[in-house]
Amino acid sequence: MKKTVDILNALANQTRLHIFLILLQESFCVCELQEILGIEQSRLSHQLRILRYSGIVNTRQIERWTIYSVPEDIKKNKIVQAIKEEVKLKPTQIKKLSQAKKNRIWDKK
Amino acid sequence: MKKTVDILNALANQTRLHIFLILLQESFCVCELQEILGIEQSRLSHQLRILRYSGIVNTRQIERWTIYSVPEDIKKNKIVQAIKEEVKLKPTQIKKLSQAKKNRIWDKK
DNA sequence: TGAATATATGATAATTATTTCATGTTTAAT
DNA sequence: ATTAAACATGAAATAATTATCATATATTCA
Repeated sequence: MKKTVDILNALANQTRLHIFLILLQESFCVCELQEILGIEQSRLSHQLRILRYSGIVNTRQIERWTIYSVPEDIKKNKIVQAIKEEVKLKPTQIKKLSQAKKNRIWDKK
Repeated sequence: MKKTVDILNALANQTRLHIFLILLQESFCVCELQEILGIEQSRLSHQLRILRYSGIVNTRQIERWTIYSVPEDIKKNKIVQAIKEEVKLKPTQIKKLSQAKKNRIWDKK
């Protein structure tokens, strides 16, 4: 139960749920997320830390970029899948994602 | 998304998740829940109010007892079903439920 | 080298949640 | 008519979360 409460807790916040739904689609670095979400860097960073500590996202480093992703086992989690089905990103958001992905430079390094 | 955050929020608390899992099995009045959970009446009542306001449980009155239940549409909700599958009540808890149900008097009224 | 970019974090302030305590209401039992 | 049972609620106290601000580090670029 504790583990479930932790997952629910991590996602029981509009900002974090939004971030998580984005990362469920695709991995992003912090500055891309900042661009997509339009929120302050420090605030984003704090929220990412909460997501990371809860174990539902992880990070890898590519030079100066920190890439946030959702691990495979979390993607397979039933609660996560149900949430994904229940709440979809808006088309305008999806567009922002592909835009950010297009402008991406860290994957060419 | 707001609605999903509300559901997640309601369940992102050990006490409330516990209450909810119990009510998913069976409807109970407050004094039965008190017996099952072993927590203080006022605390229980406050938490029940949060669950009720979030819309994932409802109540009906039978004389002096307030019966809390999970509405059918919530039971069918995918997130709720996933949570139910993911976290099961312990056998000792289940026993308490059937004990409480056995001692019940409000359904004979 | 000095400025800029990407990110993290500590501290404080602001906000929200949770528990506890006291008390109120309604109905039922003695 | 009291008393007890079942429940709710307001207020105060405490705890936890979230946002904001300032600053730090590491890397890259000019």
